[in-house]
Amino acid sequence: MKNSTLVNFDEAQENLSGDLLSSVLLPIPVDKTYNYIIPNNMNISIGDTIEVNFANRKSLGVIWDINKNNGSIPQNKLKPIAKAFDNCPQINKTTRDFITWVAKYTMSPLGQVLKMSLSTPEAFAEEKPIILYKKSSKNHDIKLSTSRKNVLKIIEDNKLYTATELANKAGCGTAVIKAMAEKHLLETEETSAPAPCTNPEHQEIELSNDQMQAATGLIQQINKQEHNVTLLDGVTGSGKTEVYFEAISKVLASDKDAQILVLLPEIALSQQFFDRFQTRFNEAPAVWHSAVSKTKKRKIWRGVAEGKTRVVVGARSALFLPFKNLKLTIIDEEHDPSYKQEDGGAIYHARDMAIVRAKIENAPIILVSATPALETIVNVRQGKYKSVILAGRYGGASMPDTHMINMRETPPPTRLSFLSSKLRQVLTETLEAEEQSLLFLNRRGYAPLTLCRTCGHRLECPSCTAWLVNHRSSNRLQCHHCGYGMIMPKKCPECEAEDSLALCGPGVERLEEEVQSFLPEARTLILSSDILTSETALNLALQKIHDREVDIIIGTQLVAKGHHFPLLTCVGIVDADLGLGGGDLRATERTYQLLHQVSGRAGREEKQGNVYLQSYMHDHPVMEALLAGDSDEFMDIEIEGRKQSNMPPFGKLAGLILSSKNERLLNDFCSHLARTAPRYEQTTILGPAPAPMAIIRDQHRRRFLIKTEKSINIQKLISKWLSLSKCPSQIRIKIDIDPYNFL
DNA sequence: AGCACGCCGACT
DNA sequence: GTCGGCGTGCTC
Repeated sequence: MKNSTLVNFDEAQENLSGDLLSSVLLPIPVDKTYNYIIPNNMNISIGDTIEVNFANRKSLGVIWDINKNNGSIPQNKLKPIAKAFDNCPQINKTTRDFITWVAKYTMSPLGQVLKMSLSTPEAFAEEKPIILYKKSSKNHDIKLSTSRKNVLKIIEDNKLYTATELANKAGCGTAVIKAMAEKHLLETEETSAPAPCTNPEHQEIELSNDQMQAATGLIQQINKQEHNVTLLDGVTGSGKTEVYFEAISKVLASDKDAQILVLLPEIALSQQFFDRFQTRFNEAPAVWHSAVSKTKKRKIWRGVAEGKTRVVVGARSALFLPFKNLKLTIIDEEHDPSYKQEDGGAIYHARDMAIVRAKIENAPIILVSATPALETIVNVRQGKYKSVILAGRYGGASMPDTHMINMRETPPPTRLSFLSSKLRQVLTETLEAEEQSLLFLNRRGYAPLTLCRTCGHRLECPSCTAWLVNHRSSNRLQCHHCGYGMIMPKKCPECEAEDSLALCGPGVERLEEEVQSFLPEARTLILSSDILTSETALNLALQKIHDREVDIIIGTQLVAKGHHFPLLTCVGIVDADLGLGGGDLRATERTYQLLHQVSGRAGREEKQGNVYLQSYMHDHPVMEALLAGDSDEFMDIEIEGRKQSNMPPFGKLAGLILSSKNERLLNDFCSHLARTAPRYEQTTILGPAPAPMAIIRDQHRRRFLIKTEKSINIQKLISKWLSLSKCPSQIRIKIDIDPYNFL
């Protein structure tokens, strides 16, 4: 049954004493494999997922290699493989190669990366026992428990049985048992995923000429039947999704075994997207993200490994699924910074790793964005990526007009207001015209800073280097980094002065208050992650907006991500300069992308949209680019700047973050590292500097920045450097290749 | 990752 | 005198 990478060497025949050894990789943060004896009667191939006893407990593992026992490990330490799974899908060669590559590149232990692929151990569990469901009083099914008393009375027994066991007992097929279970409100567990019958021809949506042309461009690339990278570049509202649906459709239709992966930023995994997919293909895609239930993950994982699941739409972790035959990858919103993050211990950029995976699979990949990342633009200009441009907006909508409100000339009416009279005026006019407005401010809560007017004390988090954010709705001060919170105090905790605490600066809650002060009749709604804590709450809010029950939306960056607001005609960006400070390498680029995305919310249907930027830096290149609706010149400047300073993508960059509760030890070790830092001409090592958040959860943090020429193997350089000294166990070192946040 | 082993503070 | 805190180290 197994497609055999099996040990076919002659030794296998002679080796009846069981001293063929398998190198087993375990999903633990360790950079080596462990050797296990292959029992004589066990048919094992490289890539098989097996169970072993490891440190007195069971663990999943993957056969990474098979060799002859050369006696290097004492015989008394060796244990046999405990179990091979029947019909268990393999971690195939390309997935294994990918895991190895990612581990090497990110400098993470191999087992740690494997863990991301084996993220759902449930996939290997035995067939689940049948669980009884009982009608509750509210007339819907509730799960009672798997406890014995709730189990099948049909067989007059008190034991939990799998469908197979029951079938054997009753002398019938499992189908009969499952049907009985169904009838008696019992749940059965499918052993493998059903093959989804995604239909590429289900409902071909009529595309505009522009869309058709773009789709043709993508399909040309796919037809080359080899690895290539294509950027689908189109403004917000141009219908990019429908265009890449064409590409998906094409691949599904031309290859019945092809699998497709669509990556979205976690936040964009909305019902809206699945509805569109459903409409187009008459079938929901397999959805993969952190909140998906274990049962569903199990089905998807197995379906993906067996090649039965054809389309997966997921967050970054979906990239590590064991695809059997990945023929096309799509990265939507490829510029989104949330693709670069830490999960399962490894720090990686999902877009970049997806490109690597596509290369290993020898398959095409499509990057989609209205505001492509600088790196992507450089790759297009250098001819490494092809680009397909989708020009106009869909359905006759035009781009919004963008206006600058120079805050130096027209400051807000009072010191406690944050909206200029111009912005107040357009909000009023929009309300009178019965149209919707959006105020964008990327700051949660009521006020980002609370300070004492008497002694000047600032209320900071006790465990982090961060201000406590005032939340008016809950009358609390909250740390947005560690979750620490306290009731808003009456007097200053430092000097005990009464009524002396001043709230400084605006958050979305404070903006709402200001809007209500001059437009009391306006119906406002805050779109912010700490108010809309669940998917349901978010959908409810979006529905209200859609149903015209809201006049003015006040939102954080939650609003920038792909939601349709068809009635919106006016967007006010309250603090366009926020994010430009700090000197972060990507700060300007990211500000441009974010503001452009937010602007794109305006005027999506027939109505002309208007965007107002409140800024104290009206002549900043970012503002000029936004005003002109053209990023080329701004990107030219940014790219030139990166080139001059040898920053990515023209040079390489890595971050080293050291953290410890013991500050003195940390400082000493950092000084030591600085002294032993390699001194090459093509390499600059900066640091140690306090990391962006110098203290998080009582952990002190320091950071080094390593900058090299492109030709240097930066991973090798770092491991050589670190191998020179033993890191005290109280200090943790994290390596961040291609860091996004620093300074 | 988990889990056992090992060395210093408050207790039946 | 012990119970138990979690820092350290190992798992084929």
